[in-house]
Amino acid sequence: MTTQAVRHDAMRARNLAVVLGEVRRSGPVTRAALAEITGLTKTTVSKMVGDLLEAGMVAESAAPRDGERGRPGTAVSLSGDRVAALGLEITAGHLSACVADLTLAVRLRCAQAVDNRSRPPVETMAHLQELAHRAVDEARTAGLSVVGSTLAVPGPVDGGLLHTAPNLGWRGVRAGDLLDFPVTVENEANLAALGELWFGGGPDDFLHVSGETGIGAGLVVGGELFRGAHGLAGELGHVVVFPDGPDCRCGGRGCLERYAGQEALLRASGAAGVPELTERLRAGEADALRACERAGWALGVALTSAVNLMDPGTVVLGGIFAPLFEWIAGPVREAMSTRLAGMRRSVPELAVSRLGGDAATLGGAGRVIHRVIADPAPHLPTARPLTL
Amino acid sequence: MTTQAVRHDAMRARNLAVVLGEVRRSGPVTRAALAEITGLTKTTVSKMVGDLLEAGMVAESAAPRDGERGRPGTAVSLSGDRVAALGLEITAGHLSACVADLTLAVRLRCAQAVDNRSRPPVETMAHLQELAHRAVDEARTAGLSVVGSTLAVPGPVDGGLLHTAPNLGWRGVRAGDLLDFPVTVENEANLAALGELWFGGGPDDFLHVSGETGIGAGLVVGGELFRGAHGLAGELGHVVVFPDGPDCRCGGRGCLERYAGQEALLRASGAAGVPELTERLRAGEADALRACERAGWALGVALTSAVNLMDPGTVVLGGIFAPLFEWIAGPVREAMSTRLAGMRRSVPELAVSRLGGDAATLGGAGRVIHRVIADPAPHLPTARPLTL
DNA sequence: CCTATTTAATCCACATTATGGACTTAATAT
DNA sequence: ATATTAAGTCCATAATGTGGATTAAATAGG
Repeated sequence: MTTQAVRHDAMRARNLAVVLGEVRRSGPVTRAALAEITGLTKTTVSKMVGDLLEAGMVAESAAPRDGERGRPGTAVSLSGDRVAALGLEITAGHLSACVADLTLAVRLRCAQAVDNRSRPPVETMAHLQELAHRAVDEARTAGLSVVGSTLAVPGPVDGGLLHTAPNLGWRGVRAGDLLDFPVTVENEANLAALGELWFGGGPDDFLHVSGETGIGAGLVVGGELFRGAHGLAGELGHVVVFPDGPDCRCGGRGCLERYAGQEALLRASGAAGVPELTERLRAGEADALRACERAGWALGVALTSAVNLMDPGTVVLGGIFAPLFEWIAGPVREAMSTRLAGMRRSVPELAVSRLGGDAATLGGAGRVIHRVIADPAPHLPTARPLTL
Repeated sequence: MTTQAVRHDAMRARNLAVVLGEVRRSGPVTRAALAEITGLTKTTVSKMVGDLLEAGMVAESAAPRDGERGRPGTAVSLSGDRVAALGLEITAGHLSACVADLTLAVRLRCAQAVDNRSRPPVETMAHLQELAHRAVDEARTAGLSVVGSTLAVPGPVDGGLLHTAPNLGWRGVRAGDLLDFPVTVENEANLAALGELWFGGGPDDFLHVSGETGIGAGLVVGGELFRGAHGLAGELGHVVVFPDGPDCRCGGRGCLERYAGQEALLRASGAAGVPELTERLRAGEADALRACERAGWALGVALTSAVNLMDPGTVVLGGIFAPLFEWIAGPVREAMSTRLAGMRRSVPELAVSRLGGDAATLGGAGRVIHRVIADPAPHLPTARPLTL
């Protein structure tokens, strides 16, 4: 599609977004400062701020003043009192939901342990819907208006269709259609990357590795998620490490998942779960250390290919690799730096995710908030809540 | 940077771009049809078209008419008579230049065989500058006004700095600063991908593999080049095929380049050059066929990783792989499909580049033209030529 | 051959939005 | 108490697009 024509209303919508975006970036700012920064006139900024105040997206506060002359300005900053978004997630063992407000403060969080592998999609979705309704209701009693939602699922999504989710045993499910409110369905790894971006204080360019059972990755470039042609980008788990290696469930051989996936890691170390593994690592058990070293090396090899192809600024390890970071980072870094140092000025930094397991849920809510800030105009007159 | 505020002039500039873009897309169109398509009023479209006519970017032509009633419209279409762009390229053995007009017709093409390996950058650039001046002069005598230029170089470029070009023996050269006219410097593989997009009639989403001495790749998603965080994306040649394989000049081991690079391919086949290799392949020589099969398999393995990570819609083989396509495509396709079929609905199609060796030069000129069409406003009053 | 119909393109009064300078307001400095 | 300074608002103006009326140029039909 060609870019759209711009009429007066679009011009206004755009400038509204510019002002709101600047309010977010620059914390509490006076109207005068906003005019200065955006290049719009004070008149225009004032009108915009007025509308945003009315919509409850910004709030006035005392100006941060330190003995300057002249009339003191009244500062405006983002208000978390009205607009909110819902983030949802389905994993093999959990259903979870969170509500974040416009300031990206997490206002509500709930998770339920359920075995979704043993249930058909309809059942799981009905359960999720109930959870979502409860969250929206609770948000409403706090005066919040939930304006959108995102659902994170463990598998590749293209145009709302969850192609396959091995961990759930789902295939070709239009998960969004099974809910009675509008929702955007997106891959868990992609949303986790966005969660890291908005809630973890990540940089503007990074590759976020989110290993659970499989190994996924989400690439953020210039603050934007890279999705590829069909939204299937970031399948780090099936990058080839050894072309003649062991068979993988994907049909290929020697995929990263066979070396650094949760299953491989636990089998090699003899631990029953990641918590047990970290315990053993802390105790210095040789098996565990060796398993981590080998997995880290394989991850480093796969990341070498990823860096050569996608050129991320930083690599952030999340998912099961976050708790293992202390032990796995060394081997990863070594494998990468010996292979990458020659070609580029600098090898991407390796960082640990600051977010826990709900990075994707948060990213989902953040995605909605981000869109509202990028185009607040539709939410101006009355931000209508999700049709329950 | 936040998105910029929009004033009336920006609104106008944007709509001008919408109209011009639609003229390009829809071939000869009447003003009325443009109004219909863009959603702007006939009044507005007429004013825009008037300005574009004056700027020489579009031209009127007889309306394509087949016995309809009503006043016939006068159709407008892109005009190649005024605005043009210069594409330049440096390779180890050549300097080349081309001039394309607004319709992307190639108006001029010249190439000189020179051994740039034996010359310092200043000397090569002086030579290139001479070539460029001659091309611009010649274009001017044809009534064309060259409004910008792009230089393709065989190495990663970040912010105008050519980090390293092994084939030229250059390191850290600001090539653009050595010319006396404004130029954008960009990686050869990236520009070749854009050349394929604009001149080869490529689809909107593809990964273009352009092997010469090294192996580079350029990813186009939604008609846009993906550059990564520092513009270093697409280093397919150093994707890991065998982590324990032979040492590579990049410092790593088992990189694709060691299996499918020109050097490896020729050594394995015993041919002196690609033309000889194709001859031998055509003759059915076993060594040559085996070499191609092995290279194709390695390329397929590397592309498997690339597809998993970047999700391109199609894979286009260019550079030395274009003439070898007939023999190499099979092994590539097989390696990819066995590894990818399980995870995705469809394995990316494998296509051959329709462009020859000057894909990058063309892409460079195309890039400038593309920008003019995306924002024609600055070129409205008088399209000033490059300061000689 | 003349008139009605139809579509293209232009013209003009009007709506929307941003601008820029004048004005008002509320502080600090003297 | 008065001058100065900066914030925020007001108002006349400029830029741009809209929508309907008008003019232009073709085909269809009597």
